[in-house]
Amino acid sequence: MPMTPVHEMPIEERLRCSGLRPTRQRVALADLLFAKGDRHLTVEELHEEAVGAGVPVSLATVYNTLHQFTEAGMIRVLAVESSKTYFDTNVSDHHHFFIEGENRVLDIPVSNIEIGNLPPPPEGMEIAHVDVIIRLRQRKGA
Amino acid sequence: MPMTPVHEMPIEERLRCSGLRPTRQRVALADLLFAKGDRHLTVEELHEEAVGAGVPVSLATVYNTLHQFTEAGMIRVLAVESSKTYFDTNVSDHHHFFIEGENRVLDIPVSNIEIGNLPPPPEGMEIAHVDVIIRLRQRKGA
DNA sequence: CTGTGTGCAAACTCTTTGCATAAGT
DNA sequence: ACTTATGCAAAGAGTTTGCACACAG
Repeated sequence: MPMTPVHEMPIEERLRCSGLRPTRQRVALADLLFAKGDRHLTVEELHEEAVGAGVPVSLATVYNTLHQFTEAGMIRVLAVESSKTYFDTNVSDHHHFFIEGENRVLDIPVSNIEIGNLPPPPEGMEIAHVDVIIRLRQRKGA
Repeated sequence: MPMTPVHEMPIEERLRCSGLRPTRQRVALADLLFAKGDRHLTVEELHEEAVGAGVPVSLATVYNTLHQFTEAGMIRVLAVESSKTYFDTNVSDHHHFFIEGENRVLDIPVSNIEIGNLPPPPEGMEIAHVDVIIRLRQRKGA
């Protein structure tokens, strides 16, 4: 008997499974995050989207909620540039294009990149995650 | 007749070549940065080091100076985590270990990693840089 | 009802800026 | 001398926190 994939569970249930009560705000934010496929958002962007969608959530709550979602493994943090925090709704193994100037992030399926010859981590350490970020710029000669 | 490699030029000359006047502070900061081989520092760390070394430079000047050095291509910015900015004195092509919790950065020579099958960048874009960050954590089972 | 979540505003950290003073050429 | 850099303090962004009120179970 096949289990229901996480992505097909109703949002409320996904939240409950993570020990988070499905409040109005959390459900609304999760809906915005997961409805449109994989996304890369800042707190600010999600907040504006929520307010625009008639969900009057506060900035602080968006911060808190995204951190809770991150701890629950529903989303993850991207370190692409040091000023703002980006959250990625795709928690599977994959990499990123980052468009400089535009500050946009695009997914690269992990199958598209081969990484070989990884050096062994220092004694007592293990690899938590490998991030590959390909920084893009507008082509000059054109 | 071989040119003098940049790394063997006196600091003052390197600064002048970049259009930066070799002031006390800039020379002192560059000395600290480049004397001990490749380093990964935050502004705060370099500031403390400078003050500790008897160079009473202000935090604001360290910020300004590191940005000037970055524009001059002498150092580069590392995006490893979103709170603080790390500067890397090694501007050649290489990658990084990042030790979570400890917030330490280690170099990985580029020859140690093979990246294959890079997807083509979107139309009109070119690759500015490829960053590989291998995030490490303390091994659990031990 | 009871406990958890939310909103607001204030605090906090990191970073940048403006302007008078100091240093470099 | 003339120009550019520095220091300080204040402003600015992004983020976190504390506490009273509101909502979910």
